[in-house]
Amino acid sequence: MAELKSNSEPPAERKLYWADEAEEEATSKPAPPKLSWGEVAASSVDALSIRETEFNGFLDEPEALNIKAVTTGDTPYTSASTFEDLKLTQALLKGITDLKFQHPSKIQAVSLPMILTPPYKNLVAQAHNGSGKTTCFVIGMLSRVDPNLKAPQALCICPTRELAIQNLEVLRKMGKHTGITSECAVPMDSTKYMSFAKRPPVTAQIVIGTPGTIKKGISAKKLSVGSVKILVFDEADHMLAEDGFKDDSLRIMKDIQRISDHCQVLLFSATFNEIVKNFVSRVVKDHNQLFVKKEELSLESVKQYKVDCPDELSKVMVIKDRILELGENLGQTIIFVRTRHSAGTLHKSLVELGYEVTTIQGALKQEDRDKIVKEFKDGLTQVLISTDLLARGFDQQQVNLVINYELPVKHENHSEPDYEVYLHRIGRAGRFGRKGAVFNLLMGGRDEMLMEKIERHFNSQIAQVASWNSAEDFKAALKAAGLL
DNA sequence: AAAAAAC
Repeated sequence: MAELKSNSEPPAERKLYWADEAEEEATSKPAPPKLSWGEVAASSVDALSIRETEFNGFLDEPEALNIKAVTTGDTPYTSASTFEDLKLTQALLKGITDLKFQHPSKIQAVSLPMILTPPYKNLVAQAHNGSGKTTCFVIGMLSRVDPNLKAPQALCICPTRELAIQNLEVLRKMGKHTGITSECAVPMDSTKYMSFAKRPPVTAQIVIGTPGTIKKGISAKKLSVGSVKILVFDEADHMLAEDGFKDDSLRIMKDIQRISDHCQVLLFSATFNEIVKNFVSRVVKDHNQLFVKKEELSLESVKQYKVDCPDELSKVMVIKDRILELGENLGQTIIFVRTRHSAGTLHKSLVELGYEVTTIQGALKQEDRDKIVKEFKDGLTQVLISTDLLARGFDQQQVNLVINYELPVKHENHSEPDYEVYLHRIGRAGRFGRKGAVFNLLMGGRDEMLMEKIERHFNSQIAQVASWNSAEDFKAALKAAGLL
């Protein structure tokens, strides 16, 4: 199992956005009413006992609007307006206050009662990027574990090792006072490699990892899942997608369900396309659900732009002269590329032009990946080139700028955009309601067509930067995004 | 070579 270094404290300027709202509310108006949405819907229970209701609790939070809740069964749930409402242990509450979380975000207020109330129903939860989904399942896992039982009781599966490590760091900080043990199950770096057969059995109460390593642990009988009562899939749509980790995920789910009589399954993601949604309802029985319309998924606080570039060189020049030149003091930047190869060539071009950039992609050695992520998270590097390795879940609050050097496309058909990946990429900026900007660099008619499809899909206008080589145009764009 | 995970 991988070792984990504890992260440095978040910088002082960090401010959680719902906390801001809470302060404002305290001075300007009374606390929001507790919504009992399960009950609201009770009047319209149909034959199947499916309840459906629109949620508009904290109207000030743009990200919070229009999460649609559908519950099955007759358990009423009451949205939590404070963390105290959730009857968490004192130790866990302390961890939450330590992290300066004052007020649950929308998705937390709504999902946590569903997760924590018997009979612990399965949950499929969609919420906007950067709205605090990790906290939902972290609190869920920490609350449901029996501290006296020294065996794995909660499992969380993530699509990349970077995300697993990041989630474990959040869990350890939040669970600092609980005494609950946790471990990361991800591929180890070459220097420390040890086969599962030689390793001692996992005793940690919470295990967070990637599908391959978790699967190996189970089949090598070093990770016993008999006591697992909560199973979380982060980025769940990808974990259950045909071209994602569907087979591994189903395998793990079945292994657990075979020997653990009731295991609560939680699926979290910002995106669930119709195909995955249909599949999910077949494999996760009798679940409550929270959904957002795709048209309402783009973050208001992140301004999106498109830039027509005549050729490859001009794309590099836009990054160098127009964006990085201006953006240097605006926080950190992630540049997304489609392939490992273009990551390499772009890296080379920018370095030759005298820019300090680092690059991450899956072909690098584990230890190099760890180093590059650490340097970026510590703020030692400003600009990071990445494949879609970091498209999902990567949480670095100082990222204000995302550049799509190449647009994400479907593997089977390069004329079709990958809408989900697009949304996840741009969600790396604007964490917790912060301001941010995205520049989509387009080259040629195919890119323009892809961009149009993306605009139509999310029903969002993407502003055009008039000229790729006008410093004024870019300055105006950043100003309009609130970054200058 | 799409990227990711993993042997």
